[in-house]
Amino acid sequence: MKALPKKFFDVPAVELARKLLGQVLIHKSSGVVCGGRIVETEAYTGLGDPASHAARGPTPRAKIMFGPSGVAYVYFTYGCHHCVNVVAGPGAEPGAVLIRALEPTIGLAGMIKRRKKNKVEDLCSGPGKLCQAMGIDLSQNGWDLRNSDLKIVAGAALSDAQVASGPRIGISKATDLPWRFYEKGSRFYSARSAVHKTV
DNA sequence: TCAATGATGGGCT
DNA sequence: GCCCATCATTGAC
Repeated sequence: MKALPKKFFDVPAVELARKLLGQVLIHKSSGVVCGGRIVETEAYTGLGDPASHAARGPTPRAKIMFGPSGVAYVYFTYGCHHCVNVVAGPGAEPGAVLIRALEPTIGLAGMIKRRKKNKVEDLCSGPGKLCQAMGIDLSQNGWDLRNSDLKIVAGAALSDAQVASGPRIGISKATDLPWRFYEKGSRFYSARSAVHKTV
């Protein structure tokens, strides 16, 4: 399993969102490893994107999006869910990519235990679900995704023919931007409604 | 099968 | 005090 080069992450969020499809997210906690192929992402940029946490400038929470690319940005929402993002570049340009869904490939038993669900399709098919399945919470915020226990390694890159895009989900601003990217034909998408809208 | 709804807590104005 | 980049459960068809 090969680590990705720094320059892989040091690109604008929209470009990184597409490139992350097919790469593998891995988390090791207390000796147990789990992870999966990234099959769905969303791009969030900076000041020009009202749906982005960075839209109002580098607040205490969002300032990590203004820092170096290739680190994790984890936040807590709706009172009970965590979401993982990958900070994008280039340089200090604000931006991040939300990881919306994984195809579980490593450590399924541990994820089933944490999620209390038996179906593989229910383990990581949503940003909150995959964090719960992989044991990701605020303590992973700011970790280096190239060299820590939470990392992204090289998988098989997808060809353009395998990638589709559409509007982002679950937001109320800038819903017209086609900044959601996903693998065509995957069984592991997040929202049901999303599948209907974008086919 | 699908729409409606409650749980629940931190960040920001 | 209000807003949320969510999920599981409920109850109607």
